[in-house]
Amino acid sequence: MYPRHSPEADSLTLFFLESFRFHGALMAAGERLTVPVGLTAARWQVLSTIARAKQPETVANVGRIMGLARQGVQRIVNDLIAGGLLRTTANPHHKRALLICLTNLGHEAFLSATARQVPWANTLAADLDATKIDEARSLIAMLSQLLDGRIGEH
Amino acid sequence: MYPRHSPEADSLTLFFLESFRFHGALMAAGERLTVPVGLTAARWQVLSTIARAKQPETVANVGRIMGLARQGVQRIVNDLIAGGLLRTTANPHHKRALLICLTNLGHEAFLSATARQVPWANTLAADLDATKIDEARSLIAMLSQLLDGRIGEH
DNA sequence: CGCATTATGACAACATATTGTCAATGGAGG
DNA sequence: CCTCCATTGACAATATGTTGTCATAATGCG
Repeated sequence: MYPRHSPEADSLTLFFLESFRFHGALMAAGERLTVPVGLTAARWQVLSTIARAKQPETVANVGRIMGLARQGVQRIVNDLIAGGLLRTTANPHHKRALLICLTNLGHEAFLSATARQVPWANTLAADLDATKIDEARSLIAMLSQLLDGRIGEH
Repeated sequence: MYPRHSPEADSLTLFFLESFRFHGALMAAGERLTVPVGLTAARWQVLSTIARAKQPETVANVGRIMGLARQGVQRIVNDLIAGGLLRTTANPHHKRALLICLTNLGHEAFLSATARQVPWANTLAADLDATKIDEARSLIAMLSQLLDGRIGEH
């Protein structure tokens, strides 16, 4: 009578439900990891994205890298600038779209967070198989692409 | 000099970064799927959790099932009650902790959302391998447990 | 060059979810 | 019984992220 889930779609739906719980747990862990260093999970992610970039990026570009709306990234960046962790530099290619880079304080905060994240990740990964992790990453990367491709849009 | 990521921890960190993008894409897809039915992704999830439960649950219990704080679920439930999709029933075991169940309208909304979600999931899963999806689900379920700190404490 | 389109930052409104706090409820032991 | 503690719903404050809108800056096309 009604359309039914294929077996793959059934697995996928269960995977999605588990994904929400996982995301919540991951964010909570990110908070525990970064709050002692004076950051939050979201600020740490923005800071890390900028720190890992090869060259200073615009706010809109950081948003694209992270898969977030530029407005949300802008608010976090403004907070980090207010906190002295980030600063703007002139963009030779665009008068309004300033480039964002780390201050010395921001670099120190990034290193402090990294110093905590590395042993945390090592402990967490101790009993896991890198191959399975990479396969899972491939899967969600493919799913992200499919979902961004507007599957199911009307 | 500084502690370094093990190969597994390196994979795990990349997996986490991809997870954030995936979660964003999944939420956006959930919105596209449910807004035409008069829901939102979050309300749909709460509604579905209650609809799938074997018996009426309390708000706090729905929060536990979903891995969310009960306060957030409470706000969504209040919105759904205001919209006529949910209603409360007396709890014989607790005078304050009312049980939540669907109204006829709520049941219709759940069926409408399901009617849209099923072909969407089938299309999305068409080229995927159920085994790999299940392995990925096992992985993130294990990670959620580790992150919640119930396992992993030696 | 001139004009339409796109990209960007700023601002506002809103949705979602968290933590903290409080009072009421229920249960477990003395 | 009565006290202590965990649970629950309510409320507030806050963090995060979205969409919408606007003005400005850059780009592409005739």
